[in-house]
Amino acid sequence: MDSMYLCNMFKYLEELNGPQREAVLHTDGPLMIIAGAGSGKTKVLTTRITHLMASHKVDAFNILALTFTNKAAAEMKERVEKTMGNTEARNLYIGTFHSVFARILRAEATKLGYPSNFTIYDTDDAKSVVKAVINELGLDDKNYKPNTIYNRISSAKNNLVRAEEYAADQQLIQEDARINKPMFHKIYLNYSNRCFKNGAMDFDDLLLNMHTLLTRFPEALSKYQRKFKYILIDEYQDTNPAQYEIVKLLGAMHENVCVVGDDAQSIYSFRGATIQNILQFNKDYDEVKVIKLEQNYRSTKNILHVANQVISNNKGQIEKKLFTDNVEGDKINLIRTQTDNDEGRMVADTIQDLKLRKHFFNRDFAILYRTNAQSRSFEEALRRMGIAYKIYGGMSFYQRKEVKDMLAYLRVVVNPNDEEALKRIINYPGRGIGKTTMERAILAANTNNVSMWDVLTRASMYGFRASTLEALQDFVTMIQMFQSELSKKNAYDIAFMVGKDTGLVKELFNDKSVEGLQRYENVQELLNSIKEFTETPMNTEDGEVGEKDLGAYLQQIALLTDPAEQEQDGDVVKLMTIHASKGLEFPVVFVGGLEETIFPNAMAINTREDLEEERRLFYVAVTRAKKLLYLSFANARYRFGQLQQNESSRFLEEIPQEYIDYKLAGSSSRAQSSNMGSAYERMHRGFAKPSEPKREGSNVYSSLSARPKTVEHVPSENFVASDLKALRAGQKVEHLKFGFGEVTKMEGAAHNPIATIQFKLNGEKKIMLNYAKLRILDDE
DNA sequence: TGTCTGGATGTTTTT
DNA sequence: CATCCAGACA
Repeated sequence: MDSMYLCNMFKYLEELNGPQREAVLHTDGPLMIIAGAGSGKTKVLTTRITHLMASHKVDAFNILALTFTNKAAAEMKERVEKTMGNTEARNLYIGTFHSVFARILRAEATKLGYPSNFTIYDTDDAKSVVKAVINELGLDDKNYKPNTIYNRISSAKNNLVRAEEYAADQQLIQEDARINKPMFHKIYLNYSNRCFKNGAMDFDDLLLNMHTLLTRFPEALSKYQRKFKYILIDEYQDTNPAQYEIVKLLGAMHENVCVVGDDAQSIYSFRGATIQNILQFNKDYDEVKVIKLEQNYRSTKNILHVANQVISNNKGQIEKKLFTDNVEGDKINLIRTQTDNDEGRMVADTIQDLKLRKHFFNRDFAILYRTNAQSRSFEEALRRMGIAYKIYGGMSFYQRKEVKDMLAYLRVVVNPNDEEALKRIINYPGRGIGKTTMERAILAANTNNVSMWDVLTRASMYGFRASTLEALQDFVTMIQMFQSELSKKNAYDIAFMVGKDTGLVKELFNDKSVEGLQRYENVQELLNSIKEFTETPMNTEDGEVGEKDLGAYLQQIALLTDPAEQEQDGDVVKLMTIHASKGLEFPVVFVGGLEETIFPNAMAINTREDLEEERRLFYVAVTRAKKLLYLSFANARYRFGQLQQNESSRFLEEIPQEYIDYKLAGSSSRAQSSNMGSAYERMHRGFAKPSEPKREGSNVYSSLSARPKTVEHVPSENFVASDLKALRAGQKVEHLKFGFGEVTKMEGAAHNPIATIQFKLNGEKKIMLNYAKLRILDDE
């Protein structure tokens, strides 16, 4: 069949350009698609899936499509369903790596010694286990910071280095000894054992255990190799070595592996992703077809030029030239404000203005930022102006205390060995089982090498005093009663019963405060989502999925951040991190906080690799915009409760001036940064400009730990803020909060002067005179 | 055992 | 500025 004939036969092919169509029609054999931003890669993927089913009669059950985010998976599924026009698409294996593997592992867990109802630990649970292990080993958690340790464990797992292997590797042990963490391997081992004993897998285990399954059980390998005749992988540049190996194993039989990626959008190296995977793909299979999608259909010429220009500062990219036939469009707008609050207000004003003058709707706008914490000022401004918005990410629904509490009960019912969940609810609502009892139970569990639940069920053997024993037995009886209902009732009925019988719902109901009401509503919403789960039919195959029991529910939501986003979001402005925005597009995009230490982030400017990833992140942000792009930054913002000032982001300087409209920024916006030198030069100077005391001490932590305590000051009765225009070094002043001091230095631009003041009681502070209230003391 | 509180401590990004 | 936790007290 030649492509002309196919065109007539399959209408969907007509909508594709040359390379896109080629990618769809190359059905068999390894295929790598290098897809620039906005080049229609989702369209290619979904059309490819449709084509496989419609033209090649491939069964949906034999197609595996892996994505990185739930959002991307949902979108792909929806689009295939739409083009197919039937329900076949439901049988596709489309999902994130983690969710697809969780689904498979649920069917295969017993092979690996896990219960099929294994719990999935989120990052909080995992860190809590790490912490417990560190304490039990009697190690100092100042040196062994749970966060750092967890990250290192995670990174080991992402590189397929298992705990036993780690502990046996002398080089790694020596490396740890050098950085004064000689016991790391022991923590890793204990952590892994503890999770296993609890019948729990953390996020990384879902990959690691999938790999174990495929390598240790040949029949499992061959089963899934045969099953997945066609494999498609989105965002291939973001795969880590574990994912890479698994894909290689799964695809080895049919070699119908199609990967789509863009090295310029690789932004997940902190999660172990390595760009090597995309560069290596050619070598893994004999005849790899490589197709480049270089035409951008999303953005205006101006936006695309800016993106191309900035990303060209990165070294070592895959050669490609992204172009567009779209209109030239408006210039990029630069917004500059005094503070983060002003930034929020200015963005909200601009949105309002565009709605009125250019007839945009709320849903046309996205506000993107580097860190979740930045959402606050935008949120406040939008709320004040009565503009509907929705924040994606941040504190997720399932992370809220009341939701976690409720889920912890359900987790214990399904898997009583889940110690993290057990600890959470054993005394909530209060039933007289205190810290001491809990510690003793855990100790007993550890010394006897049984689970905490085992100890509780045989509490009388462990010498608790009578009243405690009674409380424990009541608790155990209650949980067992729930468990006995598992086989008789559906997930919702059990959840409802748990909420009622434990007194948890009642406790929340009785709290009439605003937050209490919200908490109550959240639990109700959780119950609703369980109800919806039980009532939605699901495809069944091999008895592998399709269960609607509580265990299935828990495993499914463990990988979700929000309950099913059914309402199609409505007409709202969307707020999210740049990471979360990947793969999405919006008519008007605002990117906030373009300041040094925020974007690029202070954590990511010490190596070229880190900085280049920040730049790719900026590239991702810019290329989300279709029509209008606004970049904003504030001279100062509140961080850790103090007003901190920042220079504008170096990325702004990498944009050619002719693409920028400065009318909202003021003409001086580049003046203060013009003497900074190029990014390249600054990189070779190590970024630390001697004239910038805020970067003293070379890292964030040293300046944090050096933060002085504020000694409260009671202002003088006659305190009147002076006019500070004439303030000069040497003068003595009184500050409302910091007390008396002497000005040692004046700096900053004329419209934004900054005084360094040595306070008698509070040490040296930098004070922005535009905001501070100071009384100049008369010369004595 | 439960509750209160002051002091320390922390902000990257996500499954 | 929030949140968390250890230690004080009821």
